[in-house]
Amino acid sequence: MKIQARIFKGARDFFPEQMLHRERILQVMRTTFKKYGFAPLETPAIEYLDVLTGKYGEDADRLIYKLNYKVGQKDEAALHYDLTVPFSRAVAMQTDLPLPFKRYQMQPVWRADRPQPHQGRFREFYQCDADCVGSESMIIDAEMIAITYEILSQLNIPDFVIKINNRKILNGITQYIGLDNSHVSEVCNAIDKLDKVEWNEVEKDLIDKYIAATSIEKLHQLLIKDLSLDLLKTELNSIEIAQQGIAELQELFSYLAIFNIPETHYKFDISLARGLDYYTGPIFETKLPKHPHMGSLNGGGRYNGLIASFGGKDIPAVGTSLGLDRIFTAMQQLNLLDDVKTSTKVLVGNFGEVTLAASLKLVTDLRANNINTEFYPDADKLKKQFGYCDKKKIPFMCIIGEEEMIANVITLKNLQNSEQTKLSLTDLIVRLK
RNA sequence: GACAUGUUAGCUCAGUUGGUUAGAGCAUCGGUUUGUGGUACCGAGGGUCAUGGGUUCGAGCCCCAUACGUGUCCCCA
Repeated sequence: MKIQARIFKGARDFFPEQMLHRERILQVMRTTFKKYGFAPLETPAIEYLDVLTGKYGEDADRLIYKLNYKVGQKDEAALHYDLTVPFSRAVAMQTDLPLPFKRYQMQPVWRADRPQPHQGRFREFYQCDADCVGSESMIIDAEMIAITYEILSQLNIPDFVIKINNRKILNGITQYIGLDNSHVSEVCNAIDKLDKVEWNEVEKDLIDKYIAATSIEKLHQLLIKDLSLDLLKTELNSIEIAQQGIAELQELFSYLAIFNIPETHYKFDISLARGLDYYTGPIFETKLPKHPHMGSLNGGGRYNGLIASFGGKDIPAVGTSLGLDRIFTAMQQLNLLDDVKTSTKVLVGNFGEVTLAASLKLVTDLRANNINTEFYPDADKLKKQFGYCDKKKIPFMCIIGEEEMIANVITLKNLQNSEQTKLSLTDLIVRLK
């Protein structure tokens, strides 16, 4: 009985033409993370379920992939939903870690979401995180934004904007409109939505959530003013928590200026809320304003209480997370990826038994010189061997037929310009290096 | 979860008010050319029209059900 070949919804296979690009993107990230002093770290794909739940918020908790193993028992397992929570769990377990500690981590994560590939949304995807634990300094928050900016710039992503806000400001606004902290998420949600829909829609939502009319009106009056950070500071002068949040962002922005991050690529955005519960301070998210359908390329922020929630020391933390799959999808849609199918530089043709040993010796010599070399395994017609070379966009082909073997030379053909020459092995190696 | 929409060859799709034997492009393989690709020409293979039922003299097309997919919203990387 044959089983239909099919792939899990929201998961993907990556063939070389995609993987070569994905590896390059990861390499840019890795290099940049190291440049800023982050060291590599990995945690398991699998965690105990109770380590993950209650950190992200109700909606997100439902999207955690639970593993069907000892359901309901204390050691019920799940696939990790992000890298921040497992990292925090690991830090909480490592009592003698010298602080501040900076790590980067690039691994797949899983979410039981409805996939929307066009928007770069999948069930299995790579997160590439840099986090620092053990410092409250806004310098670190600024570094997170700087590193995000540097990576996206190096990948030549045009016109991205890092939106920045502060949870303390959102808490302050909630107080300002006369609600207690239990309503922060409703308020955030409403503000966040305002990006996409009209006020009356947002108002309707808030009414549905039993928010008092006076609070809704006060929120409307505040948002309609579209205040700059400075003016917001005056408006919210009686709210202590908001004052703190604004001061933090002003400090953060002063560091971004010193780090030479162009102002075109970041901005204060009061409508940025972020859904995950664990954020406590500055938050940020990267969007492509010219491609609003595409989900955010990056998200991050400060999460000072998370590590303490695992017991033990209360260690402050901040991090940035770049979405490999979002970035890759955006680059595909923006036509930023060349048509690469292989990393092979030269194909050595196969002329059959008489010349086989000479051809294989050539293959060995080329590889010994670090030239990426592929040997065509069957003595097919040359037409077919050239066709293979062409289809895989291998730039060069070498031939040792009987003529070449007698003359002790190698024919080298450049597939791009069709030039063909006979060379000695030494000259060939020089040419291909 | 809500709404919309789709399923015909390996892939992308066409298929008229229901009417003979199911169409194209690309891809694959072969030939023109047994030591030369990307161009050209010739030829070949490849389809229980998602599944099950119904209407009809007759269904890829109409009706019902099921499965699966896709898009948007919500939320996110």
